[in-house]
Amino acid sequence: MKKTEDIEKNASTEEKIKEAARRVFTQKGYAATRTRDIAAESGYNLALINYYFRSKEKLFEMIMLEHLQLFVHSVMGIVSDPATSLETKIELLISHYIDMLKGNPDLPIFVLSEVNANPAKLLSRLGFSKMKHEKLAFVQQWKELSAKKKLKYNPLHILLNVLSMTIFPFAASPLLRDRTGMSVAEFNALMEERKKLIPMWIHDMLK
Amino acid sequence: MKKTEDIEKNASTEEKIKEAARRVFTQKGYAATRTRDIAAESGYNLALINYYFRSKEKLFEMIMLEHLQLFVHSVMGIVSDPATSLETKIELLISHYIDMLKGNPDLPIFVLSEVNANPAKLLSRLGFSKMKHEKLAFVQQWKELSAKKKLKYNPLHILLNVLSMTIFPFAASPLLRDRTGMSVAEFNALMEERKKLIPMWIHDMLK
DNA sequence: AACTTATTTAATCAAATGATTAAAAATAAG
DNA sequence: CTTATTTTTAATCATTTGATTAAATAAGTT
Repeated sequence: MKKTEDIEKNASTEEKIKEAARRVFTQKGYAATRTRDIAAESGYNLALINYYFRSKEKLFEMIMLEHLQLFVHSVMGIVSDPATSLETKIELLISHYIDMLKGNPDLPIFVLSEVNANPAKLLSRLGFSKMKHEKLAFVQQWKELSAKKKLKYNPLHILLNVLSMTIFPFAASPLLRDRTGMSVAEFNALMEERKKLIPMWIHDMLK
Repeated sequence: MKKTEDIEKNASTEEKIKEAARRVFTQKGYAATRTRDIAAESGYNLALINYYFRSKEKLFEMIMLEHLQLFVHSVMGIVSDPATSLETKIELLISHYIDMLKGNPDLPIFVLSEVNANPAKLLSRLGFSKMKHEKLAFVQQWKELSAKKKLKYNPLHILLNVLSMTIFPFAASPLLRDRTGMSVAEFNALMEERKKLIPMWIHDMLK
């Protein structure tokens, strides 16, 4: 039994195992990951993953939750700021995602395929209540825009386009790089260009 | 031993098992698929999957190859036709993919994540030699266009945009439908709209 | 130091899983 | 009908895999 009542953080090893697990899970996915892989990657004994986290699944859920939050909550600051225009928000959002994905290129495939494998379980945890939804500056500005410009189509298309053009290239990057012979650095440079280009294209769609 | 020299097709069961495998593999991915799942889905005994196909891996590779060809070869007819304009090709390509993905919504995540898990192995099989590449009407028209319009950016961005806006929504569909409360039918209707919209947006990008 | 608690390891377990085998059932051939 | 061949099944094997246990080591307290 632990000595202190409050949970003591052996930050060192516990965190190292979690980081190892993050790397392995994110690269191989839940089903293909062996607890032994995580142990090896962390440099610690197999039993420690059950000592610190109760099971493979618990450890996975912990990491998955953090990833989903990385995706969703990190942009809350951007989309809820009433001081910036809609177009500025979109630009910041794209820039933010591209920077984040350059450091975590496996994230899109990982998140999409795990959510696909278990939508109910994972998405319930996201919370992100739909009431608050209405209060976001982003949503308000969005509505004003659709009213004013009277777009001939569902404005959801535009949001889809922003996310598609920003995220998909990372998911397709192994295929793309194979076909074009591009290096990772060249790919990243291409994505860097898109920080300016995507907002421009989206701007034209809103014309 | 088989009676006839040439491989006899017991089309019925062999094909049924392959179809079952296709469903299970595509929905759950290689690592999460159990041979018993395939047996159950097919309605046949577990041993038959090793009787007809030599192993889980062999069966998977067979199916994966078909999927990759579905993605790549099926559009060859479109992109190699010298009689159609570049914009027409793009329109046909988008329409083709949307139709195909409406019937196989799990395909994008499946292909992307399996390619990600094993790029070398899967992409080598694709062939799709790079010499032939140069001979495609699509590529030629593409070059003419980049020369004429002198785009301020790598034209690869446009191809990326076409594929992103067309394919990504299917990959994100579980998440999207959860967040918006959309039904599958509503989602499909949205994608149907995109058959017209994406070519329009791409057209504007080429302006 | 003596004692308690926390961390780490090696060994092992039980269930899951891909594969094989031997026999039964179905089908075809003579 | 009898025999041979192909298809299908139930039972079983060997390995992998997530998890546990008991013991060893390290760290902290008094």
